[in-house]
Amino acid sequence: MASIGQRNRLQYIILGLLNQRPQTGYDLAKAFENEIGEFWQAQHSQIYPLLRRMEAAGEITHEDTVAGEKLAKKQYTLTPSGHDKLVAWVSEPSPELTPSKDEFILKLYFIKTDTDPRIQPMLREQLRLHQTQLDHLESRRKTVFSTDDAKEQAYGHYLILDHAIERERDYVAWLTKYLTD
Amino acid sequence: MASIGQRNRLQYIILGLLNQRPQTGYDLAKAFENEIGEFWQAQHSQIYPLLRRMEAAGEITHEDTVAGEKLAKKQYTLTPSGHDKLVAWVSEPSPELTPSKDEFILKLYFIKTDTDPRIQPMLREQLRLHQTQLDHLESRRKTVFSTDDAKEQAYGHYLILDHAIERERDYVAWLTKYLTD
DNA sequence: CTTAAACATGTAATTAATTACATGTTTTAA
DNA sequence: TTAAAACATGTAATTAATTACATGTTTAAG
Repeated sequence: MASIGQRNRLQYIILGLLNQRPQTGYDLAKAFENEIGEFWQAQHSQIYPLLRRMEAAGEITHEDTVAGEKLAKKQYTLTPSGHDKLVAWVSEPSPELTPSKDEFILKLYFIKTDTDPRIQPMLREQLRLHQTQLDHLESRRKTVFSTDDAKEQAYGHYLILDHAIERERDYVAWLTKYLTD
Repeated sequence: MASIGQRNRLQYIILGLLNQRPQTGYDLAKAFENEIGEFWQAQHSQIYPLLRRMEAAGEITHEDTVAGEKLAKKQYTLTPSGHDKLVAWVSEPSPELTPSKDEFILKLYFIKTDTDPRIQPMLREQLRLHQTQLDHLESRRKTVFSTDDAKEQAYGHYLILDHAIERERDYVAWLTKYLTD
């Protein structure tokens, strides 16, 4: 048990999020709908069992609280051991060259000729999709990082948003390159 | 069984590959080490069982051949039903906005201040990694698509390589933006 | 007031994917 | 000629991840 070999990166992300502030499983799940979601995904059904295992391993602890009359909440915090583990993860090299997946590009791949009538509508559909996402990300940057101060206060958040924006921008540019109208 | 709901995109990629030419499971696994590997990954241990299931479902068939004295090979080909399924997949919309993962970006995210001494070495390490990958992809494009003819003969292959190159180029540019030396 | 959305926590079932185990043949280079 | 690399096919064990099931509370809007 606890052997090396299986990566389980989610646990490190949870450690990182809890290092920012104590949070509930629900809060953590929410984080994956916002900026983190651009670079990692997880559902609450994956998070709750993992929190249990991490607590059993002594990396986090929780405190039971009650919101309102009787809504039970578990606020999780890092233990010193969990904090050590987080620091070790950030410091270790990341030589993986993230294996990424893209179903749309593969569909294009299986279209043999550049005159196939399906190509242009497909490109347009993807352009709409990525343009929408880009607009959404840019407007979020405008509201969240309106001041230089905000940028300094949450540098990691700024970086991750900037990277997501660049990624979408570049995807849009690539699609546009092959659009003929 | 065979319900909708679970995506299983690998089967479509296999259909697409077999549509290009009849191939063995080994050949298919190899394809994921080359251009396809930039956008999808699969090991032979995932491929062989899936080929079985797809054959049972009537989407592909195989022919036993022998290489040399006694090396058994199974050449798989599409059935008409499998071909229909491939065409339907390519034609259906791809509104998923591919959930992607990036461990390195997340590590940066958990570093709070822009003066943290770990940031610059981390950026340099990633730059080296992505620059190497970019060089590799560009040299492959140079050798495989030296003529316009080659480009027309395998347009899908060209597209997928071009997209991979752009992606790496942009990643390198983004990393460089935050490097201070 | 009432109802829908958001808050909050879990488990069950299933599928996707990786790593390891297992075996044998053919080709190529030293 | 011999050893390593590539060819070729599978299964087993485990982990990661998604979808669905299941229940209850609090808040905000109409």
